[in-house]
Amino acid sequence: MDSSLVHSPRHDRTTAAILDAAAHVLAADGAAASMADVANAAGVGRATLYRYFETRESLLEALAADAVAEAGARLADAGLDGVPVELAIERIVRAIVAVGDRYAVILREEILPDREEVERLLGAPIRAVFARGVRTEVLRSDVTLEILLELFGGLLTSTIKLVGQRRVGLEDAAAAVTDVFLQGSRAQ
Amino acid sequence: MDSSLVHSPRHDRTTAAILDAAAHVLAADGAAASMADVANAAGVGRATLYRYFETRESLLEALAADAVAEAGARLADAGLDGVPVELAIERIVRAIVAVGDRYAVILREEILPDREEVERLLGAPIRAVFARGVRTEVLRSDVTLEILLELFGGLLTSTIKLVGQRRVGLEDAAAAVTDVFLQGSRAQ
DNA sequence: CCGTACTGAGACACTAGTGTCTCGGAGGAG
DNA sequence: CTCCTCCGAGACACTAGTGTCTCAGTACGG
Repeated sequence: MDSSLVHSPRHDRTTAAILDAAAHVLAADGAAASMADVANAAGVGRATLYRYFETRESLLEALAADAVAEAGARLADAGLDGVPVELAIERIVRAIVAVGDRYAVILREEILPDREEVERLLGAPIRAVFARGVRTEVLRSDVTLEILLELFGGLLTSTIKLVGQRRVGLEDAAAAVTDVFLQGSRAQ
Repeated sequence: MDSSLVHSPRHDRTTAAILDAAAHVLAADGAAASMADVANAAGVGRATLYRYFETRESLLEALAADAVAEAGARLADAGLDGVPVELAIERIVRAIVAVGDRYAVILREEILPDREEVERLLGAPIRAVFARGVRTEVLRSDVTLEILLELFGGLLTSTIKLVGQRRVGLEDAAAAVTDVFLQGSRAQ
């Protein structure tokens, strides 16, 4: 291990506080939020913010990487392969929505982090579930898998927005979006 | 009529060209696009752009109002009240997605134009169809109407993105999203 | 053919944000 | 207690965008 990678506990705490504040501020104000806003929200000086993240871009990258890593970890812990596709989809919804406004930053703006990382940690496992769904004839095959994934993403985005606005709880939202995605909005 | 509201044909054409270019540029580059970018894309000088729209904000407002008006006109022409809810929803999808990247500007950024205008021209007719769907038991009632509308909006957003990227045609997209929204993604 | 009105180009002032640097102070480790 | 490190505050240069203005050229109608 390189000793330069080891940080003091306070350093780690400050980093976390900055990323946390950045997630909230950016989710609220979008790309309009400035570094000063982030520093303010994090309760640190602007100079300190720049000591932790050299540029605005690197802050965004770190934030995105953080969100992807956390969402990926939740997906990895969800045991998607061992359960029926319907349940797996519900767990995916829960995992993504739980990461919430951190993920919203990535979706809203174009702060795409490492494409490979996104594909490896999020794309692949989700795609696997959908592919299994189509293969086992649980999911419809008359719509492209890619389109199905894109529509699923759209539903997730609006759900994150709903949860972020506290208009609906995480559990209700996850259940509703899973149900609507699988069954549709038609009655019965 | 106030004669100050009458414009020469060329003036109207230039206005349209600017709005058109602005819609494309903003759909592509998002809020990052500058007035210089818009002027460039419209093939006019920056000074001329400012002669037509006093500020960046007024340009965005005009663009949003334009998009809302066009989408509203399509909805009004769609005869939503006279057809079954399923067909009405398909027509809504087609109307909104057809306006395409003009509408994307509104959805992506927070350039909300006149809230009242949006509600009157878009919200009300769409809400009416959904309310009728719930009342006639075509649409499920175990999910709030508001949530259903929000999820519908999420599907529309991702569909606009798909169509904008030419990954799927307008007709296919409208059919797919209507079908998925009503029937869900489950096979059969 | 002429003049009027519009246009593009560019200079300009102004604002806001970014990233750098310095300095005095505070707080924790020894 | 003392030293050492980190922090906040603020000054600073720089960049990019906005909005204003002027001026020479041009298209178009009369």
